[in-house]
Parts: sequence; structure tokens; C-alpha cells
Amino acid sequence: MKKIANFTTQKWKIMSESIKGKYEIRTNPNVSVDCVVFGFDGTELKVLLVQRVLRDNLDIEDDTLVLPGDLIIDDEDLDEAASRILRRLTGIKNIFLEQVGAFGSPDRLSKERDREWLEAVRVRPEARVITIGYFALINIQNYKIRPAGFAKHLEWRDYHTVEELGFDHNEILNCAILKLRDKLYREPIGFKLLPAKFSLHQLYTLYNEIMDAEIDRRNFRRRMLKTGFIKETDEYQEGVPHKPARLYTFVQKEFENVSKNNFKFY
Amino acid sequence: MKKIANFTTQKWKIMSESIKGKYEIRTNPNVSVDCVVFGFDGTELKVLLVQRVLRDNLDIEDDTLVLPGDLIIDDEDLDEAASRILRRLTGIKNIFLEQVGAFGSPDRLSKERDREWLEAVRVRPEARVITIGYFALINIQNYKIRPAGFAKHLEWRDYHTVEELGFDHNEILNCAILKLRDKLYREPIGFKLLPAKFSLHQLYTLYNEIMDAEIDRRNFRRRMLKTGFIKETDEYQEGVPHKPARLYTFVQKEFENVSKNNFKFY
DNA sequence: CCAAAAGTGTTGATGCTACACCCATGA
DNA sequence: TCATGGGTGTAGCATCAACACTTTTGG
Repeated sequence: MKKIANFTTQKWKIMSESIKGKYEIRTNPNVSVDCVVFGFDGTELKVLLVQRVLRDNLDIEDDTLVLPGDLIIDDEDLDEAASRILRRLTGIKNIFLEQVGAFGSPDRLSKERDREWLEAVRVRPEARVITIGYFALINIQNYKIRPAGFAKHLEWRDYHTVEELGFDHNEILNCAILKLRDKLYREPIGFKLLPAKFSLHQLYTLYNEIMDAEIDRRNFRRRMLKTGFIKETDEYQEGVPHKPARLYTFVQKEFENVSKNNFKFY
Repeated sequence: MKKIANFTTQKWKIMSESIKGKYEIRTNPNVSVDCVVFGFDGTELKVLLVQRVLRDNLDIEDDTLVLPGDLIIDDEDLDEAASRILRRLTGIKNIFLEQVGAFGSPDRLSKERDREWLEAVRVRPEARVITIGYFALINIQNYKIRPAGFAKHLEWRDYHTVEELGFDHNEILNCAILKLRDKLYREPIGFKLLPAKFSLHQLYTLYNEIMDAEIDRRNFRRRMLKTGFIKETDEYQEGVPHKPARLYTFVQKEFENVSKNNFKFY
């Protein structure tokens, strides 16, 4: 643990610029939100991670990766908090966000590096914090991700190569992936990870990747089309070194018609 | 709104008896837990509700029903908090409890009667509180429910006759029932609502009641037995005015064998 | 002997799995 | 012409829904 005590004054100064100036300073010291943002690059499932940083003008080394997250503000809803935080740290807005659950182990902030960061950044670093996990799905190409706030670098990391994250964020990530698998199984949300127009092959690899299974390609195709809410377009892939595939699109309206009857995906 | 301000002094006195005396007084003002406890009496799905009370020696009328819940203590886990609170308010312990999610609408405590209660009871009545909902299933006959803490009366209420509860507890209840239906559909948890030995008819009515569906009795029976983890016993119903039914029991071990393969209930 | 629920089988329809071949394109 | 993935069809099996009658017990 390096010379942290010294930073306290400076910390307050920074606080008042970066936080106080922009919001009413009614952040709640005990409740935070963390977001697991999933993306898909056509082959691999990705997670958006933040390299947290103390402040640019503080020279503590900390390359720990964490989920984008922060304390909530006292008069905002949890969902709002999640949107706000994601927007501020990454520039992403108007996004599908859903709660995963609350994480409140009393020692979830007790790793040494985490304490160090909290001491340097939080107004009440010692406070018990429970966090609400959210998960989000985005089409990786539609967003220009730009770091802001305390996010120093942002990084799309292959889900399978994620190592130890700060705080209890591995646990949150794990719950999120379980939730994702569960939902993919019976709600039409896979499309959110793809461009508006996609080939069935893309959808197929996505399912295989996330479900960690090998589905029969032909049956998969048939099932998807049979649902009635994946409609063909007149467009085809371009620039591929093989027969270009027809592009399809997800039609929300059709889904709503169908989904009254009990519907299962796969 | 009746004469609340007057109570403040008295409130503190009561606090220090009823709370401070028993726990380290490190309750977190911003995070609470509320429990939806389901039971089944053979016909109806029941929910355990608490008639909150200010204090016996305060004469404000408040017959509002709420879910059993309270603020968490700073060094306990959320799951622990849920167990503790349930134990303290109702005497129930060692029970299946699972998180439903976090509820954090900024106006979730803003009904007038809720404010009144908070003012009278909480150390920091104005604090923003987010709550973590839990749901529990118990066999209604195995527990002697006894009110304690701030629970004045406890009541097993028919799920279908629940009216307006305090705070945002209707919303929590609603999420819990959705979760219950969802789980009943694909995990063997219905048994937790029944005695260790039960007739298939009991199980059948339970499913019908909770799912709000009319399942074919014969197919239901077949499906359940085919799972392999509902085993017959040598016992039969007694004292019924018709042919007594054989009693069955859920065998956890068999379930674990079976459930490796992808298993669906109904 | 009557009421009330327990218990048992079959059939037809549907859906799913498993599998093999031809097609279109770019290099 | 070759490599790559796109695209289609079918047969057998398993599962599920729909349905009716006999049995056992207590009163």
C-alpha cells in the first residue's frame, strides 16, 4: 500500500471538479451499480472492461480491470443509474439493460488493491457497498466506445480470456453469463448482439459460442425460420470469398404476435 | 398525518431497547431486505404478511400489511440478513431463500402512511433505501409462526386476495411469483411447499394453483413419475372419505443423477 | 350402493434429430 | 477447378396431448 494518506486533500479537490461540478453531489455511499456489457465480433463473445485509474495526476500504478460501474445518485432509479454510468464511462446510450441481481458480500471490497483505489477515489472509502449488477447486449459495431470519467482505457475482452478482475466483478460476470445463456434459450435477444441485418450463419455461430454447444446447423436454421419473426431481406453479404448469404432481420411485431402462444427457442 | 414529531424522543428510547440492545447497531440506513414467503395449504397458495406496528405504546393506527423485512446490518451478507430478519420477525429458520432482485425506485417509500411509519421507527427516516427481495418456500405445517420484532400480527394470506401492501411490496411480490412460476417449471422445488410425504394429487393441485393452468391429471402423474426422483413410499393417506392415495417423496439423490442430462419439468 | 377420488393405457399427431447432397461464389 | 460456406429434404423416432373406464374406500 503506497502513500495514500497524502492524497486526501487532493482527492477532495478532484472530487469537487469531476463529480460535484456535474451532478448534485448526492451519491449514495452504500449502493453502486456495475454493468456487464456483452458484445460479439462474429466469432467471440466479448465483455467490455474498464481499466480503472486513480486520477491522471496521481502516480499510483493500477492496471486492474473492472466492470464499468459507480455509486448511484440518491434520487435516480437503479436502471437510470446503470444507463448514466455506462454513458459516462463509455459513451454508450439507449441500450438494452437488465438487472442481474444484488451482490453484497461484506468482503467484496477487501482486496488490497481495491482498498487502495477506494481510499484514493471515494469520499467514504470505508463504507459498506452493495452493488446491483446489470447486463447489457450491444452490437459492437454500432458504438464508438470512448473512455471517460474514471475509465482510463476501455477494452473489449474475449469472454474466455478474462482473468482476475477488481472487486467481486468475476462473480458478477459469472452471474451475467448464466443469465445470458438462460435468456438466449427462450427469448429473442441474440439479435441485439448483431447488426440489424445478419446472416443465419452469424446467428448460428453466436448461439454456438454463447451456449458452448454444437447445434446442428440445418436444424438450427429451420427452427429459427419457423419462429416466424426472423424475416428474410433482399440483401446479401458482400465481399466474402464464398457464396454470399442472404441477410435476415428480426421483426419485433411478428414476435409479439407469436409469443402469446407458449414459445420456446431451442 | 398525526402528531409524529412528538415521538422522536420516545422513538430513540425504544430503538435503544429493541435494536441497539440486541445487535451491534450497525444497521445500514440505505439497504434493506424483504422476504416473500410462500406456503401452500393444500388448496391455495399463501403469502406470509406482517402487520407492521409502530410500537405497542404508540397509539397511531396502522394496519398496513407488508412483507417481512428490515434494514441490513453492515457486516452481514445479504443472504444472512434475509435469514436473520425472517427468523426475528417470524421464528422461521433454516429455510430455502433465494434472491429475487433489487428494488430501488426513488419513490418506493413515499406513500403517506409509509412515511409516517418510517418517521416513527427509523433512525434516519429520510434516507434513500433500496431493498433486496428474497423469496422462500416453506411447508406451512412444519413451522409455528410467531410474530416478533416489529411484527404485530402475522398472517398467511391467500395469494389471490392480497390487496395493497405498504411500500412497493406489491411489486416485489409480483416479481417473486413470476420467479416462482419460472422455477417451478424447470426445477424440482414444488416439494418444498409440501410435507415430506405427499400424494400426487397434492402436487397436482399445487401446480395447477401456482401455474394458473389446468394440466391433464393423468399426463401430469405420468410425467412426474417418469422423472425418476419422485419415489413411492409404503404409506397412504389416512382419514379421507375416499380411496386413500399413496404417498410419494422427493429423492434429492435421484434428482442429481438425472439432472445432468438436460431436464425439463413440464 | 353411492360419492369421490385413485389409478391405469392407448392412439394419433407433432416435433425433433440425424443425416447427405447440390449450389453459388471468389480466388 | 477448388475451397468455402450457403442452402434444401426426408425418414424414423420420441414425446406429448387427448381421452374413458375401472377400482377402492368411507359413509
